[in-house]
Amino acid sequence: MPWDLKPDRPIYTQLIEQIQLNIFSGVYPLGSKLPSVRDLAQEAAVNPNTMQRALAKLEEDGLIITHRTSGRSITEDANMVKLARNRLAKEQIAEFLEKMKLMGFEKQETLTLITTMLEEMKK
Amino acid sequence: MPWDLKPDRPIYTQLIEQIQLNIFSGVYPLGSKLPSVRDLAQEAAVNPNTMQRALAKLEEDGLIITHRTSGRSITEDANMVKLARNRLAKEQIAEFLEKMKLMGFEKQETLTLITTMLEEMKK
DNA sequence: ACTATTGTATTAAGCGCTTAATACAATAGT
DNA sequence: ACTATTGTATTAAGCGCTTAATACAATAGT
Repeated sequence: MPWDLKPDRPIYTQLIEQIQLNIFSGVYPLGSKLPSVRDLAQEAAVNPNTMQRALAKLEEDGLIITHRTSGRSITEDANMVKLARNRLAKEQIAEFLEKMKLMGFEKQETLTLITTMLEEMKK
Repeated sequence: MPWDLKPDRPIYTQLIEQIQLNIFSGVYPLGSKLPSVRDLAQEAAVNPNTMQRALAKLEEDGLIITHRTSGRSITEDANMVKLARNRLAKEQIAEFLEKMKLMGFEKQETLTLITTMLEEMKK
């Protein structure tokens, strides 16, 4: 798989995003075994610790499971994946609404704005 | 006016937000004169350069006008304020949609999610 | 039993961004 | 004309976060 890493954001967050996508989209099938941190790191041309950091976050989110000395695998729980995806989305949304609030936009106004904005983009 | 500065985010961004709010809400009336950078800085218990940085951004956004040696004032153009407010909102929205896309959420799905989320919060 | 392969903990270097110190430039106001 | 007051430019210190180096711990696999 192609690792697309840009220098404008932390590497580890980009790794998280890309692995997440691969899990959500089924590129990494449920229950499948992941390459070792070192192998993944080499593949992505990245320090093993950096890859480790990304994997740790994914484990925390319940997307992957660590088997101490025999590597990691994707969770087998399809529902877990669905929930995690949903939770991550809600976190982003909450953070976004918070920012808008700081700027003086209440929830309702924000929703209207985003709706009309998407409407405009369709044209 | 009370300056509420927390150590978890850059000071200058917080200054920007708070001054913006004051302009949007009319606490700083259109065309009114602002205290000098130094005075504002002292009021907010902040280094003058930090306040300067915030004011520079607000000027760039067209919200305030600098008169070189006689201080600054709020723009007199009510429409400018309205447009700026709108533009800032759109920037936030675009950034948010971009993040969601990186996480594998298309615009339509994002909109649905945010709508149902707000619906739930009403209860 | 041994060795190669797992993941992990600790620590330090690097880097970019924010903040602050300082000096400068221009002019309003007297 | 002078001086206090404006904004501004430059530069360096500080700080937090990311990344990397290194050593360690556990065990699967032979």
